[in-house]
Amino acid sequence: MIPIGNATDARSRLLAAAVESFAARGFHGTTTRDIASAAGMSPAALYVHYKSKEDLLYLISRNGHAQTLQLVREAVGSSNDPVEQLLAVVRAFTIHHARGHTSARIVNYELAALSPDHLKEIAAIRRGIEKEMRGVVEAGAAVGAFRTSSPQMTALALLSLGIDVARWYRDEGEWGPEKIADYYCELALRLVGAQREPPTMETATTLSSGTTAPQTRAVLPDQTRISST
Amino acid sequence: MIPIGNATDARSRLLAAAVESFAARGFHGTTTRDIASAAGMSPAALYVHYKSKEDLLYLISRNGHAQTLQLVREAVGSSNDPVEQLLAVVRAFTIHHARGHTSARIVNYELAALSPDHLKEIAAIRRGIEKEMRGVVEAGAAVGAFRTSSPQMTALALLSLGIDVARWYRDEGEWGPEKIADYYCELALRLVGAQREPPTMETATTLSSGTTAPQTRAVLPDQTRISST
DNA sequence: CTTATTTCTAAGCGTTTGCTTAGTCTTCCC
DNA sequence: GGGAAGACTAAGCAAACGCTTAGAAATAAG
Repeated sequence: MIPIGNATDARSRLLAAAVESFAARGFHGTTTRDIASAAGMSPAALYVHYKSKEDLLYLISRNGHAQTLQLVREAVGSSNDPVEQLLAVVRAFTIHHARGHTSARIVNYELAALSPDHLKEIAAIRRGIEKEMRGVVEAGAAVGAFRTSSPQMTALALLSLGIDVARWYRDEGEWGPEKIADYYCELALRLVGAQREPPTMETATTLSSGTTAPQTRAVLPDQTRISST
Repeated sequence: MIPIGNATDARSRLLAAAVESFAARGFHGTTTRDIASAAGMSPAALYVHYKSKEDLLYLISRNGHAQTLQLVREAVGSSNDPVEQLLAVVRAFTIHHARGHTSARIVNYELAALSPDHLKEIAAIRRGIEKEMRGVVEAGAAVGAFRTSSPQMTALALLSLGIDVARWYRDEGEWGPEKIADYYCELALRLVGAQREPPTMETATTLSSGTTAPQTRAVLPDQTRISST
């Protein structure tokens, strides 16, 4: 079989091969021989670098979850305005699940194959991610920027939309990760019931000092802003 | 192992056992011995009633997809008003994926385990489901009841939300299928940019008689309509 | 050079896999 | 009763499974 990825060290090649295989056929549908041969090695080579097949899954899952949590935290930390936070989180989360759909599929759909101990550890990271999203929606609701009767369920729906991108996204599709993310940002504003003006505290002066380019701030115009490019 | 389900005929017990097993551990994570013993039978009994393990998956998947398509079509057929159609579809779809999360997990996450021929057949049903949802959003957009720049992507997001319920739903959770469906109906109205009032009987005829009737109304109600029960 | 260490393979161990075979038991029709 | 048909099991087969062993090859240090 053709070795996967550009020739780096064997350890990385095995990991990349495992990601591809687990994503394509699932953990239980993948054999250690699949992984080894996709990395251009003999079956035994896997055990020089990794303890077991489950260990590979654990490392992939932990790394993927940690990445996601970090990306969400950075997005939330990028602003004090809930609207900006929401947009940053949804954009980053969506792009991550589209561009990284291969590993995201393992992260989100192979949890049951983890050992009980490993699952417990991963579940804690997932709760961290959910907590961040809930925090953004609650903050927006608290300052009147969002109108939602259940921030908890709305946050769940927002995560749900992003996660499911990993399921349906195809590289051959017409919509690329950025375009999907743009659209999902608009959908997110609708979901949380974003109000026209960010109502509180400082106005545009402090807000425009953010890292990202200050977009026009009419949150929900009569004509939808959703890009059609 | 304890036999699954109330003692009906062996064939049904095997099918129910397969649904439980596939949903819990995935197709490849389930052995034919798991299924047989969960149905309280010997491993060979499975082959009296089914051709193969994959045949069981196929039957479960086909039945589940057919059910979903039917439910979506009935919902769309229940009204001529796109708003009502949307609410009916989202409600039925959401409840289906919550209450039937076990089989819905197989339907949505075990497609890769189907044989190529079976997958082709199932994919056709899935396209039918997508077509129905897209039709509703497009119809709503056409009569000015919805505001969305991409009915296609909005329809995808609506399906996405519903499908992902099967992933996160837990029977022990606080929110039951109906309550989630109520909430998701409100979210759906926001997603499609539903205009303020679903047309009443009188206005409906008036509005639908005109070709466009571009209602310049507020995109979202100032007070959220999401029920807080 | 020798020696130690690391990376990898060929071979294969013991178990589990999907599925088959051969035969038993029950049911139903005559 | 006899006999056919269907439902089921005990036993097991060939292949595939996760993983180990023994040793070769390569590298580096003294």
